[in-house]
Amino acid sequence: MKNIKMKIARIERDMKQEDLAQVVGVTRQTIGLIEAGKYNPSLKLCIAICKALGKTLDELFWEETP
Amino acid sequence: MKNIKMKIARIERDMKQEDLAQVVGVTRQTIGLIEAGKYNPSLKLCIAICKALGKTLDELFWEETP
DNA sequence: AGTTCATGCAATATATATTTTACATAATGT
DNA sequence: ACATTATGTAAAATATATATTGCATGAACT
Repeated sequence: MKNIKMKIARIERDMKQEDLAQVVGVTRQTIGLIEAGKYNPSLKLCIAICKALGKTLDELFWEETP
Repeated sequence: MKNIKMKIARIERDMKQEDLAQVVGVTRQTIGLIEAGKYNPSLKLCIAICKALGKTLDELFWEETP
């Protein structure tokens, strides 16, 4: 599923996909694919994204689907 | 780094590494390596582990290292 | 209309997570 | 002493995340 929360957090910080990619040390495509929900990033990358966007794992990557 | 929080959560539930592995659909070795901090699981696997142990991502995988 | 900017989206290549199999060890019970 | 149980660990094989390159598109601007 698409990660809309991550996209919103990025836009709140006025960052392009490419900006975020550069900060966390991956390519623009990787960020785009994660936001599009096309895969399944590593924990390390998730944490790097959270720190770059000033959020926690739960805030960006946790879904309350019982 | 070792994931001691995950190990504690597993033991609180009285599960062996193998039990947890079976619930989340990976091998015992994968669980052991994650607890040992020898790698870097995927987000999907982290979420499966959290749900199996009744915890959230922040509770098991977030480190407050400023 | 043309140009730049941000993003979407493929194909192939590379790095790495995960599996499989197997053996070692420490702890516990008989 | 022996067997069993839970875990650590390692090598090779496989699956998949990520990089790289390149092209397409829609929005905003001149």
